[in-house]
Amino acid sequence: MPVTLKEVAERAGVSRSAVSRTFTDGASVSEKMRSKVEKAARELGYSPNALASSLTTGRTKLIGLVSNNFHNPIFLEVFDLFTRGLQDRGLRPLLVNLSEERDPENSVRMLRQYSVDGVVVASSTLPPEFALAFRDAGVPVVHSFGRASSSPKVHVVGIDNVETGRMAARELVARGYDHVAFLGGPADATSTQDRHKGFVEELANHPNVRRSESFAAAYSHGAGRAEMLRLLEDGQPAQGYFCGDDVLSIGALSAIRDKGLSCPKDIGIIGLNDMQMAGWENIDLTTIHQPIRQIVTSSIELMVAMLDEPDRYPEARIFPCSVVQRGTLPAHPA
Amino acid sequence: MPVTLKEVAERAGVSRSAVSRTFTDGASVSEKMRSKVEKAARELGYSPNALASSLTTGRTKLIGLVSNNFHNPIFLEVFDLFTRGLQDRGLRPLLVNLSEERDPENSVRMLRQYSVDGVVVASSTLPPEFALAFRDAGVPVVHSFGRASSSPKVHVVGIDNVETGRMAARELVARGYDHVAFLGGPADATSTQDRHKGFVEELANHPNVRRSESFAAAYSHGAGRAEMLRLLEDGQPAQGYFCGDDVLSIGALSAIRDKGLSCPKDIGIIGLNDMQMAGWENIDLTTIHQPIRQIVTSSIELMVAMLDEPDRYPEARIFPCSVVQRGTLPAHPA
DNA sequence: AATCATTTTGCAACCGGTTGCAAAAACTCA
DNA sequence: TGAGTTTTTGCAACCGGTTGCAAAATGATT
Repeated sequence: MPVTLKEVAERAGVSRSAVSRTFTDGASVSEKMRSKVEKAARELGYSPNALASSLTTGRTKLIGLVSNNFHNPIFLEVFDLFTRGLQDRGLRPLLVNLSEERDPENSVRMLRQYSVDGVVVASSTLPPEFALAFRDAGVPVVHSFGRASSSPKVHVVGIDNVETGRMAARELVARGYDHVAFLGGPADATSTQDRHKGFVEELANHPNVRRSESFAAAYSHGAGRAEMLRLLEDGQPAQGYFCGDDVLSIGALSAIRDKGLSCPKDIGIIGLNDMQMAGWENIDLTTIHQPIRQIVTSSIELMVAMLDEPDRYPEARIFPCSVVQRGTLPAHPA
Repeated sequence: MPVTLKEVAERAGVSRSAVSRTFTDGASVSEKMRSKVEKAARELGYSPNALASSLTTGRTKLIGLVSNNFHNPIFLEVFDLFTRGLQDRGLRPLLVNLSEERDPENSVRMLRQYSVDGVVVASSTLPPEFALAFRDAGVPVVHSFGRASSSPKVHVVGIDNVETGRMAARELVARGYDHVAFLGGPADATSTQDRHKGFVEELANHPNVRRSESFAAAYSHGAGRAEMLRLLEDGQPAQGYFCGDDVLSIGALSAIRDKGLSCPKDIGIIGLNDMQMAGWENIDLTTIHQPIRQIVTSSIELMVAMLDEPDRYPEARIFPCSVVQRGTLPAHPA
């Protein structure tokens, strides 16, 4: 049904190549020819078929956007930034939801069938094998929010999760607590493991501070609440908690208040992400800010660069985080 | 770089058609042939190029997923459901972010360039022109969360927003309030207009109940909070508010509490959507449940049906809503 | 074993574009 | 004006598949 190049050529009385050239920039067409073709195209309502041209050019301008975080509000912001950023560069995000997928094979096959020019894996919980599988399939890949590494196997853009663990620990210790805890996300996510590692490392400098840890089933409100309830009912809760992320923190907060305790008076909490909601006045969560916008922008830039230079040497781009002081930890002692 | 059909054909010592047929179901291939081809394909790691075949078949299995709601957490759930549902049917969502787009033309052109088989417009705030523009371009379209109508011009799946306005009004009146208000979303969104209309209609049955209304700049926490603050500072707030949606409600709630007032004691609130967060214990919002899951499922079914029957007569699928009693309105008087 | 019906296979054209190459057209400059 | 250079144009092959059609192979029937 849609108008084809051939019809435009006939109408304009020129060759098909001429039409093709007017629509590919950088091609040599005279002004006369161009206006003749454009006129015919306009009259017919022609627009070139991107998929057909991809056959010969080898470029689809499709980018696979792969994630499994469809329950954490922060990812809505991530999707917003990615889709806008990609669109602005003439790229089209093909969204892949890996929520309950354990095996990269299917998604790799599917994205290859659609000849995507590249893949962005946007997740802090997908195992690194996914990004690797794309790389091995010869598809340029960037792992956003992936694990920081000093010898990355694929391009990674994100934060140093170990460092955030240390930061959180320092922040809690500075409050004078003598029992602090890590309430992590899923234990098998690299982000959880790294944050925990940093937390433990930093506390090694404070042998007189007691430490405990536990892990929620998911980065979700329900999981955070459930885990905190369990901790409170078991008795002996810590004085300050570093929660896996903000959603988890908010769940934990709700558990604390439900048990008649006060935050930060009885128990202090520090989260991670600094999602919009953390700043809402009725939540007011002290948290570690993760520079989402910068991470996404940088990921896109990296992806664009890779399109021209597929064998680019892998790099890790790590962005600093910072503590945002709000109401769920006592005032910082100057 | 990827393996092509031709290479498989050569390796298997058969014609290209034979290979093509083994990978298109419904085609006639002998068992012997099939296994020979499959063996060669496996050895070479071949998988067919979906885009190339789309050229002749006229089907890409790409579905444009168009939205402008990238700030309302409920849409994360919507995206989750859509992507999973489409994937399960072998369709691929091409995401389009229309956040600050006023003109359908660009997106129509872009999606036609990619020969999408259909378009789902998922938004309650995009003007109907967008869906119409796709229809006029000859692309099957479903408008999810669009305006209910008794004579729909395109397929619409959603709720009857006028009815939700009535429901909310009834709910407030039942609390015995003698001054109730509508705190809507953006005044130019059809959803806002319809909810307002129903609200007014229902109150016409209660001439002794005073009514007022105002509109927030967006369906967002900040806008809801700002508008409620303004109302409180102007004095003369109503006793019960129907807020445009849950995020707006939560913003309003935070304003109320900041001003030292109590909800529901001083002011009652009813929202709309029943997003996950509304049920969080520290929010506990009384709201009208919108059956998101059913709407998305039905939208996908409709889209799939349209792929086989593009000229299907347009229909409106309307799902009922129901009030979820929680803590931001006084107990319902039986 | 010969005839006919049915299934399987390959040929070649096509889907909607792009592009290397050589011919044609348009400039330069003497 | 004509030779030489540069730009513009069209031809035809190709990208990776699909498909109508007829020939080849297989199977059924007598």
